[in-house]
Amino acid sequence: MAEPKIKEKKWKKELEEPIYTSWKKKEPYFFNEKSKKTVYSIDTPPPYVNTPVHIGQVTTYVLMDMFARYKRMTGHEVLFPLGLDRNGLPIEMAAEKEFKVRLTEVPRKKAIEYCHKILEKATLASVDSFVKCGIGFNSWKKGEYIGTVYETDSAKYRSLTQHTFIKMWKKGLIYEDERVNNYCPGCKTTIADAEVIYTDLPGKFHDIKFKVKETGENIIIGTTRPELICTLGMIIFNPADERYKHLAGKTAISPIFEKEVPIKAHPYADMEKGTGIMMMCSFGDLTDIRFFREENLPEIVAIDKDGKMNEHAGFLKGLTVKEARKKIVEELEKKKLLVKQTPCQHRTPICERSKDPIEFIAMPEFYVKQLNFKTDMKKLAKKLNFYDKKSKQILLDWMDSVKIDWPISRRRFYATEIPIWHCKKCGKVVLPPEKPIKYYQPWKEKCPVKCKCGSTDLIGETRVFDTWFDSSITPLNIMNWARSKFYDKNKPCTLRPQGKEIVRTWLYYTLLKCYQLTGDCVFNDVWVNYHIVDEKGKKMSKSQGNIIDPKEILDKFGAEPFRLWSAVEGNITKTDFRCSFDRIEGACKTLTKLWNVARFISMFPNAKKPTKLCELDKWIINEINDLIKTSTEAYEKYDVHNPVIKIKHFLWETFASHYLELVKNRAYNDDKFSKEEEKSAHYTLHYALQRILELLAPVLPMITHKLYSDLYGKEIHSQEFPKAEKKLKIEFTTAALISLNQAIWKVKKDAGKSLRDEKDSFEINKQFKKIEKDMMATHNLKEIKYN
RNA sequence: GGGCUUGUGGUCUAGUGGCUAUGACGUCUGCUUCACAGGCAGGAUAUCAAGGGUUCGAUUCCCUUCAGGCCCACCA
Repeated sequence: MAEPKIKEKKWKKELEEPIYTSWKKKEPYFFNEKSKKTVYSIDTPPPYVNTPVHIGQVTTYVLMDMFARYKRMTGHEVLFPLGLDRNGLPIEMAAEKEFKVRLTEVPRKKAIEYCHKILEKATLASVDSFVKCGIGFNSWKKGEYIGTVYETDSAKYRSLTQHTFIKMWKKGLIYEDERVNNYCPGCKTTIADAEVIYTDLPGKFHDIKFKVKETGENIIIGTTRPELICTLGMIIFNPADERYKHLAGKTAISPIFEKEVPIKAHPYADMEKGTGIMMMCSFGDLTDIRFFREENLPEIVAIDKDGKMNEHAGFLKGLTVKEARKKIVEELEKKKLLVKQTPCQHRTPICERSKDPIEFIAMPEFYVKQLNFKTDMKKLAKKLNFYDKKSKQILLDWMDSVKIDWPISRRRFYATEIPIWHCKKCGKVVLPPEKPIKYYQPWKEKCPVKCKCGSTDLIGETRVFDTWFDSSITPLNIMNWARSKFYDKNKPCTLRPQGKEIVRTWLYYTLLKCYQLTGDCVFNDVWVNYHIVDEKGKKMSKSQGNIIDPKEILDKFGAEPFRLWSAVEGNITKTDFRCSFDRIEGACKTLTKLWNVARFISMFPNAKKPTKLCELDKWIINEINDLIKTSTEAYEKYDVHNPVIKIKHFLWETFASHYLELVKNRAYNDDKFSKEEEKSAHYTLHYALQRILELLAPVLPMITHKLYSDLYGKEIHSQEFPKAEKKLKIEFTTAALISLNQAIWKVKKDAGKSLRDEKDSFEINKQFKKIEKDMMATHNLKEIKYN
């Protein structure tokens, strides 16, 4: 009997290491800019480096790798770079925690040094997980070429961000304005709406006495923000509210501050809430801002940018918002102006990053115009192909809810500097030249040009950009926009893969900014993924402590079972899926099955195609071609789930259980079959195996690489993805064959016999006449009768 | 408050206006030295969330309710 060429009985995770280390070293997927092939580009999300990637993120990169590998096999030059996001607040916060400093209280140079120290340690952990997962990024090294690793805080990346700012400024898309905006006292910076989240915080509802000047009567007004009484602008009640109708046009006097303000009927007041009559102050929230603008009331800003009350707050001056609230409540109590306090849950806007309650403070900031781009943006959204289609709605909904322009300046340190200087003499803004594309640090550098007024007495800008202003140009960066002709030749970027939670930030801002810069849609396809949740279906989060580290899975099972699991488990563009160690372990079984099928086939020579194929062999070839067809259609739609399920099912239920069982005797051939028949078996076995491996190569790059190179001496990842061939004519159907085998097995089983035991005769349908010899040998039948 | 979405054997899932509702894990019985015990064969387990409607026929379409998830807005 022939010896199998493959010796080991199963695929082991130890076999992965030499494969991924050689990929890391040799970079076989390096992007060839000179290639004649069509470029397929993937704008991979640069992971944030200060925390190691968790299993959910890794899963999405693994899926992206499958798309990239499929596209490579279908003749594309695939741009699949690794980026690392290293800008912004999380790094600063990590530095503050680690070194126990407030970066706002140390010199800027020092603050940046602290951040660099954090970054030194940060980068490697995540990259290592990517390598071990067999992800075929173009490169693992930083460099000048297209496809090399990029970092968002490098001079190269930052200079491009600054270049986009200069261009947009010149197009009149950016302006500076002092207006009330979300301000985070913790981060000490203005933030965009997209960075605001809401949470329920315990608060108190205070019922406070106000006096009506004309009548001398008291009115009771409820508020959660008594410290803002000093900014009172107006008292309002609902026009339909009979209780207060007589007050319209009268004047209210605020407690303590004794300020006189008009009382008006206004639909904004809700009769059901509180006492039905409310005070309008500047600014408790964004609706207050709108109200003051609409009513043309003078805004009084009582909270300063350090989160403390200012001179407008009188005796509260210098206190923080919290302290001021406490103090004024005490004061109101003393003066018997506080009727009662009721505890309540107050839904409070907080900063997404520092979790501090947002205040509304007017500061001069830079804005990118977005309100007048709404129509254009909706058109872009329509042009994009979304996978899954429903994801488009997330983007459209967000576009609808955009109400103010995009504030892009931040008062922080570890981010891209806004490349401008201010002229001391004429007060105008001075920009550096558009070209060359260069990285500027105005807070410590001299301006390279003079002001138009001739002055060289310029002050460098100290503010920096919102990180989304950086990350919204990743597709331009990876495609070398503005630096070479590559972008124009190969635009747009083919695919943007990303999580659904950043549709309103990363996707939206990228589309907006790239449209403003290039006048076009920057992507063809958008693939939006849901999340990996823990075993109980709960979202993974640091605070819950249920984060699964990919290392744990890689150490336990290796990458291939994990990769197979991530394809088999579900369609992540439609639903979350649960991370279960049992299921990942279950995927190992399929690898063993594949391995052993290959091991079995490796006993036989890879024969040339015979002139005449046996009927049974024609059948399995047809089955495989069906599989090729359906797999290709699905892979084209970024669907790896359905094809892998089908391939797995085919491998197990059709190929191994039925075809291999039936062909076995002919392949061994101890003289019952002709040489020609034997060759047909050998040829078909290898044909089938090669196609199965090729179909699985995008999903399982390492096991398929190993088997393919060991058996056929070729690199599977540079093979062409199989194309479906014309169907061969056969006389029986798959379903009939499977039920026939099952029937024979059942008869033997019911008779208490082994499946290999001899059986005298069996009556079968005549469609199977042509596979008679295979049937008799497999089932050990002495005779077949046909009906 | 507005919108979206989900509910299928013990668990997790596929799917469809019409044959006996898919598969996996688990479970039970038997087999198995010749690719694979991480294997093979065969069982059992589901009022397809509840109620109503459209229909000859609904798990699928519509409405209501219940339970979960997500997003947005917002509460003086």
